[in-house]
Amino acid sequence: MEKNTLLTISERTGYSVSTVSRVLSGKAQKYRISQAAVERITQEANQCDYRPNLVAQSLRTQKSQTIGLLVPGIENPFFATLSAIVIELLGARGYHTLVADSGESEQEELNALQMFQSRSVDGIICVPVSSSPELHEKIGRRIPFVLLDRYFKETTLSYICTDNFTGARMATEYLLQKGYRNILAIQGVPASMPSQERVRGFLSAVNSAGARGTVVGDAFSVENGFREAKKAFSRPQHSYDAVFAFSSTILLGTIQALRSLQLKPARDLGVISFDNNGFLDFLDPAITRVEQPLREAGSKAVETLFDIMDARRHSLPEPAPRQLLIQPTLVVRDSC
Amino acid sequence: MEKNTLLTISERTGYSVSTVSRVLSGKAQKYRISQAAVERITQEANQCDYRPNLVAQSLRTQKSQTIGLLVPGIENPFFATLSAIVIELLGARGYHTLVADSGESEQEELNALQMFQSRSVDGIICVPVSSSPELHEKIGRRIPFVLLDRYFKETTLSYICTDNFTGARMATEYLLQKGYRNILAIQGVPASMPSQERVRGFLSAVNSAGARGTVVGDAFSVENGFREAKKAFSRPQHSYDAVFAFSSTILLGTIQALRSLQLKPARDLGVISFDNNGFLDFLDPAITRVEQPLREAGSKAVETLFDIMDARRHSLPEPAPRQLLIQPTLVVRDSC
DNA sequence: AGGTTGTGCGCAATCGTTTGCGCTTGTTTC
DNA sequence: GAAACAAGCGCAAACGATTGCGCACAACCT
Repeated sequence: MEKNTLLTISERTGYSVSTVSRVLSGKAQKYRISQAAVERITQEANQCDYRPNLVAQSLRTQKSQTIGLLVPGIENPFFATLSAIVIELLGARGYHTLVADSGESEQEELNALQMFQSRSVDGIICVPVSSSPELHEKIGRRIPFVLLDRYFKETTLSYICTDNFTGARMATEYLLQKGYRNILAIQGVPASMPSQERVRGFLSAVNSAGARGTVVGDAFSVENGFREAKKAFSRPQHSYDAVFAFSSTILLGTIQALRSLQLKPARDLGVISFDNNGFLDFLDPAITRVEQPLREAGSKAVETLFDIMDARRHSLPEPAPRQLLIQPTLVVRDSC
Repeated sequence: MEKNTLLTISERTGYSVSTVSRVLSGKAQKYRISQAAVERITQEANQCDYRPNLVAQSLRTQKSQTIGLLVPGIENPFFATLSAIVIELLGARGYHTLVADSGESEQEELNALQMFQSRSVDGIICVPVSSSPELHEKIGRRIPFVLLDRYFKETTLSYICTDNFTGARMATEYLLQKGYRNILAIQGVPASMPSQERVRGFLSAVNSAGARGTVVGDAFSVENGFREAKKAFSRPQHSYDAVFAFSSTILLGTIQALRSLQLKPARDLGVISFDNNGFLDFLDPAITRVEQPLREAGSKAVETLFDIMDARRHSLPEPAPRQLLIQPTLVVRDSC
């Protein structure tokens, strides 16, 4: 009920608010506060269980011990996992995470980033959905900013992403090497960099092998996977001999569709996926896929962000933007 | 570079900070601000793209448009999914989410809850780890508070949880009915209400059927599932004919262990799981399980929280605590 | 003319911290 | 005995918003 602020402690101890503040924020040394004062004040603070008001602290210091995390769809297991990893890593460094969801909308992304600003977050980790980095770079000038999972072609911002081109190429080449010649790729959000790069990698491999490749789909969702697979494999005269699902959600939808058509991976056609859900090993057959090292990406992103934050804190020269394409790995199982 | 605050707008328009504030927070009517003033001020605000400083706003109003979400382990897919759902639902209501992770530690839980307080969150959704509700109730008096997934036996707080007792009973009875007589249950964190209730339900069913039931394990993790299953089924003289995994993480570990021992669900023993990961349908065999309606729980929790918030906002009498045990459903597949 | 009512706006306190600067004392130095 | 310095602490101005109260003026009524 009764409030505990610097003021009340100040009144109860007879010391000024300034002194109380300095003692309780551990600056007693620096300001040469007497031992007596330190003791009296800490005692009182302990007794009344004083906790600084973080809002007031943020207002005054323009810091908040909080990082803003912006993803385009937290309901997607991929981003849920990625978020979980980032939240965990930030927590380990004593930072809290404010999570926002842009829902693949540029407008929402704008809102969220502005919200982050006006809350004085100390840094931002963002899976961008916009087509141009201007806004991000502008904000990045004031607030340490790292792009994750998606990036911009030309930008001064740091980013940590999977090398989706190479990954898709690897997957496709593996299919080709296994003898599949007419591959259906089901992609995610076409405007997103990962999908585009995967399409590029896919087509590049298919073309240089003189095979046939088709790209369909428009979302990183189970439904999209189901719909597109169903549509493609329902047509009697289709001639696909393999499917490349661009995410594990798409894969699940695809498998559902195949089942409903009595088709089985490996037996009736080749199936390969892009993504890193451990449970792919538990499917029957286990799914061959290109795995993204999600934890590594999250961890590098957090690390990069803190490097920038540290540099700014000590007004050192900004480290050169770290622009990383993490190599995914082909995990061979039994689906093709 | 140039700041935009009420003060700067005030200077540029010639109106006082008060007037600018009232116009920009939509209270022009209420305070009878002239049309001229409203126009001049909104124009200036638009032009300089003014955004209120949410930190200052929070400090003044004690509101933050933010809900604190506390879970005991965001890296666990169950909580990752639950968090994602809650974050999404809160977002839809215009609220942001501050996520904290207690890591199953009471101390961390305490910290997080205090942090929430001192940040003036407008409400808290919490998966508790403490054994007693005192702290939670105390905070609940100041801040709308809802428990999710775990609850306390005697509490005045609202909670939304799965009926774990009934769920476990259902699962076990199904196994018994299928003829299994010696069941190994691998549980999660033993101190947690869900695990305890599931153990109760399990033993209750086993005992009243005169069958044998054993409980082992101590974490909601893949590793725990692997370790316990491996240990149990490695012993040549073991006589278990079925496994009940208390979560899908535990299940995955169990399956790994079984595989390593050349054992297969359904063929060699019965397997049943507690949890709601859609991908259980994609395993071979598909896993029979008790499903918790996660989205429903999240949604009810959010709804309940907002009911409390609304009541307090209008200083209506607090609604009676809503204490809900959601019924899980048995989803029969092919693993037993 | 004097009183009432209404309109449009500003003053200043408040939320709880942080921090630059400077004011007292007391001690040392030459 | 004056100057110089250190030790220990407080004043007051920020940070940027909100809001109760009241002031000034015009319009209206009797």
